[in-house]
Amino acid sequence: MTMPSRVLAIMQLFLGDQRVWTAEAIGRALDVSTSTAYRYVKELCAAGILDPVIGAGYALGPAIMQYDYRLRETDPIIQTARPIMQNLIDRTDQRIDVILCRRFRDCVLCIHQENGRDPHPPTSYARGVAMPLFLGATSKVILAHLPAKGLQRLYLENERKIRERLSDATWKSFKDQLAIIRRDGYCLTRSEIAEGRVGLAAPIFNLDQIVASISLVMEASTFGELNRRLPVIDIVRASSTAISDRLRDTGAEVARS
Amino acid sequence: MTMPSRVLAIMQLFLGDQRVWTAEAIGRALDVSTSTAYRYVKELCAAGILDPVIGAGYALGPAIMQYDYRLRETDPIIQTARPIMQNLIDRTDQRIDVILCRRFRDCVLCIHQENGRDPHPPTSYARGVAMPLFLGATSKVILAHLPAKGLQRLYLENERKIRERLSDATWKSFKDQLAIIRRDGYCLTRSEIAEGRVGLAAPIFNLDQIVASISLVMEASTFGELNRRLPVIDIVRASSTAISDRLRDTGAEVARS
DNA sequence: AAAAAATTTGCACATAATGAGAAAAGGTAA
DNA sequence: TTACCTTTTCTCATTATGTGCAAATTTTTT
Repeated sequence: MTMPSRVLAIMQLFLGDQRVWTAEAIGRALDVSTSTAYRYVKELCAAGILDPVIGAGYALGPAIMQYDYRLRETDPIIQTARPIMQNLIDRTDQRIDVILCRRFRDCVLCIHQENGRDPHPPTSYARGVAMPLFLGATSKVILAHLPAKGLQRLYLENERKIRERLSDATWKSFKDQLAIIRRDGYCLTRSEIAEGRVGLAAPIFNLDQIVASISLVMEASTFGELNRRLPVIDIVRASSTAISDRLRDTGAEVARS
Repeated sequence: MTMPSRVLAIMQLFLGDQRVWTAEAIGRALDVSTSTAYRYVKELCAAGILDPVIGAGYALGPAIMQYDYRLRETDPIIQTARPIMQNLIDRTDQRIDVILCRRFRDCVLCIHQENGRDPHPPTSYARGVAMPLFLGATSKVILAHLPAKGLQRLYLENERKIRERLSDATWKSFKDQLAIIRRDGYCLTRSEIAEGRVGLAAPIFNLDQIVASISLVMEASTFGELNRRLPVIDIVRASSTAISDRLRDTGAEVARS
């Protein structure tokens, strides 16, 4: 570990739960001298990635917000999905949240959210928050369309955590569940991420690969009422298909990872 | 220019207006061999800062969103200001936007926004967007409290751009204006950033240094109406003071830069 | 004003990044 | 399938570059 990674390793320190780091602590963490740590910190500050904090130390800096803005405004998936997500709320209920997620490492990362205007409890998902890959409609709908290769291994690695929430989970039953999701083109879950909340998710494709999912998140009671009034499932499926179609039609350059 | 800066230089490429870069183009831009460019790109992808794009090349990656989330959730100024900004909308009008900005290099960067729920034209400001340092209430209220040292030089460097919007601007008149803002503790501008829009800003301090400003942004007609109904200026000033006070009382570790 | 802490700089040295080209992987078309 | 692209990784010898140390400087605290 050397080379570019030094800068990146420093940045990663700030994803842990310590907000402010002294140059000395950074040096210790990377096992380099304090003067070297200062050299790096200086460059990171000049780039706006880090920001000196008054008492002592450094925190994440303002350039991060600029990068995030760029990402937000140029990502073809977000751009394509945004109006459709807004529309989804307007056509259903102002007490729901719609989230757009993608896979990232062994997690599902929320990359955009649209919130209904009426008061309702906040979602656990928010832009930039990673969630486990095996719990919740959002995750399962993505898993269901991932290449089967390596899935079981991943499942078994995470089985302990999954059992905490779904006591009767086995690989067999999980696999069957995924097949059903694949067939139906949506996934509905209750109380898997947060107690009393319902998730309803559908997949988004690019070039036949799954690249994201959109999900409605709402209270169980809201869902019951909504489902009686409207064909919610069809609406969500239609929205996700509309996004996939538009990505294809515009020939969007979508990240793969 | 070498060292850490390579990684940072690559990242900066993505702040320009090209969203997707090939490894080869990156190599050319930094004047290094293609293989070196690939080495860096690989590390950046592993860190999630960059993301391979299907056709050809690399774009900003998902980790950016995680960093931004961290920043949003841990920045003491944002955390302190957020509820007060929401409250400000609720107590005034749902057709206004409230923005929180700080200085960043020779610009003013929006670091948080709260938008009224009722429909109204969008603000030019959004989280992560940098605005010129000499136009608009937001900027002027920050300028007015910056150490005088070097201000005139900065002003003269930017005079051309300022004149485009404010035809009668001179350093003398500008300086006088800043003195008035300092005395009054707020700044009100009309049509300086966007035609027909009013900005009303007040300063936020930490340890007697200006660290940010909050501003109301709204249509001129909304302001007229609002100002008749309520002491808006006093309300904004009180809000900004409340934020400064709370920062002091909690001993928040605020970035200085 | 003195003392302590934080940050920057100069220098000699060896580590660690570099370029060039070969090899491998991935994708496309015949 | 095969061949032929392009993209990406790897190997290796070379030396440019980042490194630690100690001293210097600046900033903060007492």
